Amino acid sequence: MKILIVEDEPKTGNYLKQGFSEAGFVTDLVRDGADGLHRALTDDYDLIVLDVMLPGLSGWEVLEGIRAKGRTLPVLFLSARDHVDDRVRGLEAGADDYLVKPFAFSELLARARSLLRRRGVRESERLSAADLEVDTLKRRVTRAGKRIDLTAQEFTLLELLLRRQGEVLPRSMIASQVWDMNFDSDSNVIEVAVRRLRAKIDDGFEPKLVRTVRGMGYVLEAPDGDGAAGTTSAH
Amino acid sequence: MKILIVEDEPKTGNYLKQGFSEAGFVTDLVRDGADGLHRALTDDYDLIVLDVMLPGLSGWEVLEGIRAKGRTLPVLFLSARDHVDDRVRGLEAGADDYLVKPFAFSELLARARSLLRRRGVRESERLSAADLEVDTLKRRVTRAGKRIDLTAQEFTLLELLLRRQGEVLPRSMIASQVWDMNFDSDSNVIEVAVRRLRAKIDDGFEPKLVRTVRGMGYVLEAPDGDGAAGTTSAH
DNA sequence: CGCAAACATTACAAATTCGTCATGTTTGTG
DNA sequence: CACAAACATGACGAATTTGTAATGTTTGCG
Repeated sequence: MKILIVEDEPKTGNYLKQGFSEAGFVTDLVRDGADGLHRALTDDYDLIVLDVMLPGLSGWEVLEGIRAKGRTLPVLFLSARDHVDDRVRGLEAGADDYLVKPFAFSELLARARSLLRRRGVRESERLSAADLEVDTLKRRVTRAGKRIDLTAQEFTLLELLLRRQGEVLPRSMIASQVWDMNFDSDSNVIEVAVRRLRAKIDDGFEPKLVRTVRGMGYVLEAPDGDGAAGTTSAH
Repeated sequence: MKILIVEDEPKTGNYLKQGFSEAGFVTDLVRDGADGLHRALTDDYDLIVLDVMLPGLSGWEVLEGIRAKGRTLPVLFLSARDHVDDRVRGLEAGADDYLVKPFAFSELLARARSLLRRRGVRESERLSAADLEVDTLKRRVTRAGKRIDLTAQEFTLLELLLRRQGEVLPRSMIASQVWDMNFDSDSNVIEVAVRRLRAKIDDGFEPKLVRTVRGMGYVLEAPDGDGAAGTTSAH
């Protein structure tokens, strides 16, 4: 998740860089157009945040250079001016979005995320409980550092339990989320599915994470005692 | 994707309601605490946006009422005051986030989305090209209104093509995205996968969406001519 | 046109997935 | 403690999925 920021004003540049860094992105900051164009063509970025007013090459020229090479990566234009002409010119030149200064950083972040999402560049999200770790984007699961392969169904169930960790999930709820059906009680699909999940993520490990609450449903929880459990972090 | 807004000041309330509506959420707006608590317990919301200062029951009391019933749905507090005490009290009472007025709506929207995401309540996203429609959350595909079932592999491939529609995707890129491997050229897995996808989404339909670009790769595109193609919209 | 490379298509089979069923174990209540 | 409900477990098998390979078709170039 890498972003190139092209902004000559140091104050603004650092503000943007810090903001994106805090939001979990890797950023590079360059101060002039020529440099920006070069980096855009050389390195592999997921998004470029490009100021219009730049020394040397203007933002438009940088954009043209990028598009001329057939690169389709999303470009978000920043402009101090509020002329409709600028906006139109920017979008016609191939920018994907356009933001007028001044703006709230959260606004920029939201638009950046929107552009990334549109291209399917999802931020990977990490769910965990005790020593179980799940990367929801890569669909990769590890327990105690050991890689575990789950089927689609098992993954769906685990993700559900993990997102609601500490909550007891009734069968009816699990059924509707994992099977998209309305609880067919005279079947033990859920028990079997839970069994299969346990076989992979709990059998042979301690502590056991999937707990049965008789008459209620199932919970995933890391036992109390030791500190940090179940944090979620963008990455 | 349903949000309950509890806000007594009509101006602010309508502003919030409109903002969330435009962002694709279904909203209910109520003007006092008692009403808010009742709706929160009766209806099935994904999120509650709750003002602290309310006639009748205060925001805290509403929150306590919700938690007392064991409901865990995310609550986002809004407060005109900037006292640290308020923030702490809100979070201790079980609020999931806290925002001080005045704020940019985009900031609120970002936080709301973050809370929803944390609970796995994803917004369904709709990708389309011509009369092909894909709901990425429900993994549901239709062409000309007819439901189509895809396998995991087929869906991954289609989603990739759709997110980059109009772009020619080289085999190496498809391989890395769909198989997580580095292009094993002496295999025709990709051709076969494309064949299988075409069989389901193109065979028997017009126009053909998946086009081969000899020596380059594959593109998904709706032919020119008729207007709106390939829009993406949150839902 | 003829030929080779690139791609399409079909068939086959190994592997996986997942629901059902049959049977074993646990748990709480009277 | 006995008994029934709730849950766990293991085995079976139908259906699906997906890579490989064998064969057919298209395309562009000389």
